[in-house]
Amino acid sequence: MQLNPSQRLAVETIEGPVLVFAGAGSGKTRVITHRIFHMLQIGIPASQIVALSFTNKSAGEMRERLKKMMPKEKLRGLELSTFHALGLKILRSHITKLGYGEKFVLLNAQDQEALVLDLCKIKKIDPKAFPPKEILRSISFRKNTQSQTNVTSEQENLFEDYQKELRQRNSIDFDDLILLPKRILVEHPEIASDYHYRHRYFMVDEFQDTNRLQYEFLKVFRGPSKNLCVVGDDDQSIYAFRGSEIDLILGFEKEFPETKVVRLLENYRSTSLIIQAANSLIQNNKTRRPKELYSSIPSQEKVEYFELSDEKEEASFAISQIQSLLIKNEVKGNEIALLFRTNFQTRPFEEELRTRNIPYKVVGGYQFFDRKEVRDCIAYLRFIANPKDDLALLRILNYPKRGIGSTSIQTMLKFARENSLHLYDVLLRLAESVDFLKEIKPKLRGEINSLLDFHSDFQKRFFHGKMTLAFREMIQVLQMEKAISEEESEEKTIKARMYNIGELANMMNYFEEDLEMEVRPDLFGFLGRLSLLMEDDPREEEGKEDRRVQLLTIHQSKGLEYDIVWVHGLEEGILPNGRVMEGDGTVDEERRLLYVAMTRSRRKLYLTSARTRRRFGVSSEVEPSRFLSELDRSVVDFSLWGKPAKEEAALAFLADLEKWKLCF
DNA sequence: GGAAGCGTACTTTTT
DNA sequence: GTACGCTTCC
Repeated sequence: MQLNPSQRLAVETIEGPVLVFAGAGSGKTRVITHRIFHMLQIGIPASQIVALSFTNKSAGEMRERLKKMMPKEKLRGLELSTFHALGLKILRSHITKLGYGEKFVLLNAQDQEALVLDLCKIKKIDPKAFPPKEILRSISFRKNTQSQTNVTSEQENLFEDYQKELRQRNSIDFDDLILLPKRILVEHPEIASDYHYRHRYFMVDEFQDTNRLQYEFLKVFRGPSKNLCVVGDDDQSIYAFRGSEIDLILGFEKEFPETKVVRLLENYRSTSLIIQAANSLIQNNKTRRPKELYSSIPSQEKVEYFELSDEKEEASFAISQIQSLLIKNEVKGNEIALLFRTNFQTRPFEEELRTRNIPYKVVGGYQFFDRKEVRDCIAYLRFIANPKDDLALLRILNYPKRGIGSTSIQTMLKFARENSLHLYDVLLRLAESVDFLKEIKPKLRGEINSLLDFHSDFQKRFFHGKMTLAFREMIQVLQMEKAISEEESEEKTIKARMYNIGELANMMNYFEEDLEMEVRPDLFGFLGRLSLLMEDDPREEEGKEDRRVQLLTIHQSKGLEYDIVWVHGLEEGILPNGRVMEGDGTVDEERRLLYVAMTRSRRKLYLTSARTRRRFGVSSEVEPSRFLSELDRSVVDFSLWGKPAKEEAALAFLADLEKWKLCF
């Protein structure tokens, strides 16, 4: 567990600005955790230290490692979290300073889309000509880059209306988690100086992925302290689409001329052959700091590339290889990763894994929180926490079915909009007076009354009793199971969907009973936590070993490592991605993506592509990726490249054979 | 006026 | 192939 001289330098240089260029697998996380450990050892109080990362996963991992190095109590007060979690914490204490109510709601992607769609209706913008997703992307890009250039007045208006609408609903979006805290700190120096007094030492992980907004937030949060250590690798910058600026890391020394620069170039993760292959690829990028990673881990195993006929073959070939490895018990499933450029590529692989009964996990993507039943339940929770949450109310107003159809809803919505009221206010008025909105039938009024009763009843139960108990009762009262069984015919899926609701209840219970929690363990706290955790899979059982084969996008794989890595879809249009090539034509970021993917592997790396691929259900021919020709042929085995179909028939036969083996 | 059934358009990457 | 929107049926 020793450190090499460069790592030691990075760990022990505590005062002043430090820039650590940490190549893939060069012990970056170890440097950060040891640095924190070192600071605590020399007597710096934990509460003075702030370490920020980009994902909950890596923040959690660092915390775990630190816990193994010292007693838990020593870590009390240490601010080790993500930018967004820190922002949420600041907003919880100070958001009223910006005129927002204390009980604000954090919108997820779906809510944002719904909001923009509403906006389009009001402003008579055709959502087909301007898809909400595009609009949101440009709003987000604008917030994150803090740029005002190239903005038409039309866009400017839309941007302002969007912010206004958020404000009116007392809601914020993900970018506001950084933007609003920054504003608070800028506009309220007294709050800023509280933080400056408290925190003195700062670290940022994955600095190459920092965008302008985060950088500026960091600046005001940090205050006059120059004890700032940033760790990153320009070759692993893969978030330009989110506004990350490679110049921030490349220009760090300009901002702080006294910066001490440390380079970590020895890779301790991968075999030398893998590193050689990765180096040969990344050298093709024009704008990078010239450097060469090296590894002294010996190996005879070359990188292997296979070209298969279509995406089904691609999946069955890889999975059959994996299956025989698993049968031989040479490697655990969770040490195998299948990496993809896009989420939709995973489907044939999932199918193949299912038919062979191999446990697998699709990391992130569309999972738990995107399931209808989970979203419905969360909408109910949001409605109970805040009845003026129009989006939540809209979702549950007629689910389970109450006979409130779209015409009635439109009538109510129209009234709400014309009088700038919340939908909930309209419901209240309907209950108060029979003369109000005559179009709404008496039968519906009855339903609305009982919904209002339901709301006040459960608001009491949630806030005055045990939350989880209230939730379970709520599911009963709503007859969710009945509603679900009307949608599904198979007993198995009904059970699975109810199980998901049960998981949500378990999460709530876990949250409620966690005594270490810094936030109040109430419904607001839970909902805030939920929206931050959206990307993690709550079904992971704590402490139990996860042996499932991992499927994930390259973006999600950053910072992780596996014994065996497969990178799939090495085709023009997929990697490099087709959309990227429409614009200015630079594929450097795509090349970095492949570089990141390749350097995840410790022992063995496989690359695959398909010759034809189905898109929207239609097959068409695709070209192999240009990146393949950039790889050093002496370390990559291309032997199965372009072999005709009979090879594939043999492979399919072998795959079937493996299937048989499993039966015995 | 509401629910079910059929036709159409779409997938880059994320906190 | 699927999610959503529009049309028809009850």
